Amino acid sequence: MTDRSVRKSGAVPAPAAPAKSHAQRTTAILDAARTVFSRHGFDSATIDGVAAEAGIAKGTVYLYFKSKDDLYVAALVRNVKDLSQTAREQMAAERGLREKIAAFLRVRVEYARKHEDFLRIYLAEHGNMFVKTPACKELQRIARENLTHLASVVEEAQDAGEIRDLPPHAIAATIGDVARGLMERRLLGWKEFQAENEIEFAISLLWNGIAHAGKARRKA
Amino acid sequence: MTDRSVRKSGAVPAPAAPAKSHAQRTTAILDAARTVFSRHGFDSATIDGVAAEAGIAKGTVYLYFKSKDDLYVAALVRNVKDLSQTAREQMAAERGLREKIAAFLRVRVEYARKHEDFLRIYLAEHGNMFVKTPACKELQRIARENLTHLASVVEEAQDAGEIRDLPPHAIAATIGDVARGLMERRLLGWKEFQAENEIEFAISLLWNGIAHAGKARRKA
Amino acid sequence: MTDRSVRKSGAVPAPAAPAKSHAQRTTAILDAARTVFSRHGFDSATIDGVAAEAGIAKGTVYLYFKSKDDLYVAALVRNVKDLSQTAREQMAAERGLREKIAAFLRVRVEYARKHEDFLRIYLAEHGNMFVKTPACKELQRIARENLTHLASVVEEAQDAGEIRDLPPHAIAATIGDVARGLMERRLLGWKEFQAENEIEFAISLLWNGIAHAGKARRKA
Amino acid sequence: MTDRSVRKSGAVPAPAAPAKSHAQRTTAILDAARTVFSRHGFDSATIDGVAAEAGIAKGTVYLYFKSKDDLYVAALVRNVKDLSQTAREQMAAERGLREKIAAFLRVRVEYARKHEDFLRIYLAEHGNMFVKTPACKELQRIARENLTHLASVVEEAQDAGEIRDLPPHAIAATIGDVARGLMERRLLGWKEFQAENEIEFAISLLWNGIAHAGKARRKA
DNA sequence: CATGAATGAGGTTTCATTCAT
DNA sequence: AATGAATGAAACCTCATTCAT
Repeated sequence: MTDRSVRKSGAVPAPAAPAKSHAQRTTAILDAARTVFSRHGFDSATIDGVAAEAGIAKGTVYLYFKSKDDLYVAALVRNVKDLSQTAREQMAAERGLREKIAAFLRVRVEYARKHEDFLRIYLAEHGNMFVKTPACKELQRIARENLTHLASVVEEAQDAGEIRDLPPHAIAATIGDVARGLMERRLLGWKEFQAENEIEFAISLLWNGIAHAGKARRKA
Repeated sequence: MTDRSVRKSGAVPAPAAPAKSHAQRTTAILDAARTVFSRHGFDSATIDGVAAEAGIAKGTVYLYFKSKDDLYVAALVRNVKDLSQTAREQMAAERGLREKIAAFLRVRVEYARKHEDFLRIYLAEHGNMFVKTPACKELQRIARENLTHLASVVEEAQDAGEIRDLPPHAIAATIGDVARGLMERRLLGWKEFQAENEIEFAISLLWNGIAHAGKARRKA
Repeated sequence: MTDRSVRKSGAVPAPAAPAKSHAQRTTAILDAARTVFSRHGFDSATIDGVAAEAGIAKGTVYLYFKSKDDLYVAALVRNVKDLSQTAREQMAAERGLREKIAAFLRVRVEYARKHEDFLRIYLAEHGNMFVKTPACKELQRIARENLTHLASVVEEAQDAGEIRDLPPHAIAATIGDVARGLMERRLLGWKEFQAENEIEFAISLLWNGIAHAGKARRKA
Repeated sequence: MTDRSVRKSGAVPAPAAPAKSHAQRTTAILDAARTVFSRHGFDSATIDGVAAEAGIAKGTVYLYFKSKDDLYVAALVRNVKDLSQTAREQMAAERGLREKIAAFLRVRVEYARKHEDFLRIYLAEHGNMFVKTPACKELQRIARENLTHLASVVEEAQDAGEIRDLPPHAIAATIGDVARGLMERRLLGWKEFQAENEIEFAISLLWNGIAHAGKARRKA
């Protein structure tokens, strides 16, 4: 009718994608995000890249996630929670601190194998904690909570006289360090720095490190 | 820096900063880079920011460094080499593996205290190893070399019968993990996860972990 | 509107709004459009916003209006025509130019009170006439026609010797200016610039301005 | 040296423009902005368009103005202040309210002729006051201040017995309305609604409207 | 008829890098 | 050698419009 012709806007939309459920789309985008972020890192990754990886249009991503940050955090948190949950369950299923620690390590190393992409962004985010406002306070909270939980497990064992009298939180932190090291070496493929059986090696070293002198080698 | 209000008239004679040698300038820029990169991370840091921090003009930075990447790597490598060198010297000065490991840890924790900015970018870069073409193969090379050196030290001790028969490279890697953990906790200020005397705690745990059953507590 | 939480299962039977006729829907959308456009202006207003305000889906808007422009113009024209029509009727009902002008002003000020949202977009569009291809030639046509009609009324009075010999079109335009000013001040709430009885004030000023010297204060 | 190859960033910059002083550049950009904004309106105008009009690169605009908003306001305020200033001076130079009002009108109509582009965005911004958070509180402040000043001039004349006892602020507002109307008609080229001598017409109408019955036609 | 998920053009803004002075 | 104005590629995000259901 009238024109208001200056408007340069839209047009040419919507060949329409093969419909998927909301949940499926969300998952597909998160998977794509994990892949792309793990390939380039947060800053260098592009939403276009994620969209392409997911086989959808750029705008569609924004129907599911408010912002690039939001997407990043979601991609990260999904697996972090899963990992934490699994680890706690496996630990709870074991009797004795040694076995619980072994479970802690085992779950993480397993996860590192099965979710390499996740691991990459997880480790990157961990390192970035020190140089920028964390993309994700949530993540730090979870990490800390995991260590706290591990510390409480250690403390119980200590009360039961299973191990030497060392500060449980520091022990937990060290176990965390070692676990991370195992995951990293897997990712890097630094074969010479991986023991034949990495978990056995780590648990043995840790256990001897914290056990009572006499009991230390019972199982070693 | 120079007066922005004197816009109109061209070329104020220039207050002329006390002339500096090429090396001094280079150092000043590297220091500024370290500060700025550690504050924002690589991507978010700007060359403008580095120049401002160094008190020079943006263009000048490019007279000393080819690109932003170049500058980043240079800022990183300088301290990494310094740290590695110091650690080796301190270890060489000690007799006995236990003391050498203690030296390894001590130097790193010391460095963490004295060069917090460096530590931040170092840890960040470490994490970014997993998500992008390494900013710096050089860095990885050095890290690997350090572990290899530590492994050789461990191996000698093993040959001398000082410790149990565990894979020396894996031991070295674990010591590295623990050292990094100590540095990180310092930076984060997670007090509850830091032992009273963190180095004593770590060396004790590690040593018991790797020593012979009988000898383990000789010095503990 | 509908429940967003029931995402998984397809097609909830639909609560079905009380069916509306095409005309009713159209009106509802136009009302919503007026509200939304008046809140944000044309460019910043969104079709989503209009749909939400109307309580319907975005796509539905396009069943009733070809485009955003189309909708905007329709929302505007509806009230403009109404206002013009009312004004002419009220003027026709009066005897004497002074009373006809008073009616012209009165209708507009009334309308400003009753249809604030419309007034906002009307005034905005008026201003935008000068900076873009008119959203609506139609609108300009109507505005011009209104002035032309007013001018003819003035001319008749002039022929009848009611007022001085001044160019009737210019008089009409000036009356239009004053009317717009009254409406604007109402909207802005600039109390100090509004006379106690704004219409009396304006008609008095205008009438003295155009009346014969002798007759001017007859009714003032 | 190293690569960090993912970085897609810069390159290909700076053919360098024929150097200009800061002030010259600023003026050139403001002129370009005025032209472009007056052609498309704020929202539809693009920074690219402004840059092209100014014959510079897009990024350069941002060296001189913080944002699109900033640029718009600057382009507007520059002339608004100029206009206000000129008007006050011309009014101050006249004796008698009638002449002062004539000066007020004259300066505006002159400005409308000489700065058509400015006038377009000014009128547009005026209209947009009603539909969005004003791009420029500053502008409203100035507009109001101008009216207040005019009102004080009117009041003085009133105290001196020059005119009838009508609310001075309302008179000032009405004079403003009429002035704006004159400017608008000039821009639109609605010849039939412009009196032969528009200013004489307007001042005559206004003066008769506000003057004492007897004195009104002294000069008419 | 109604819906709303999907699309992708397009705009603003940032910043590494260059080069004339 | 030093400067810093200028450049323009590139990224995030929005939203009018379409169309399969």
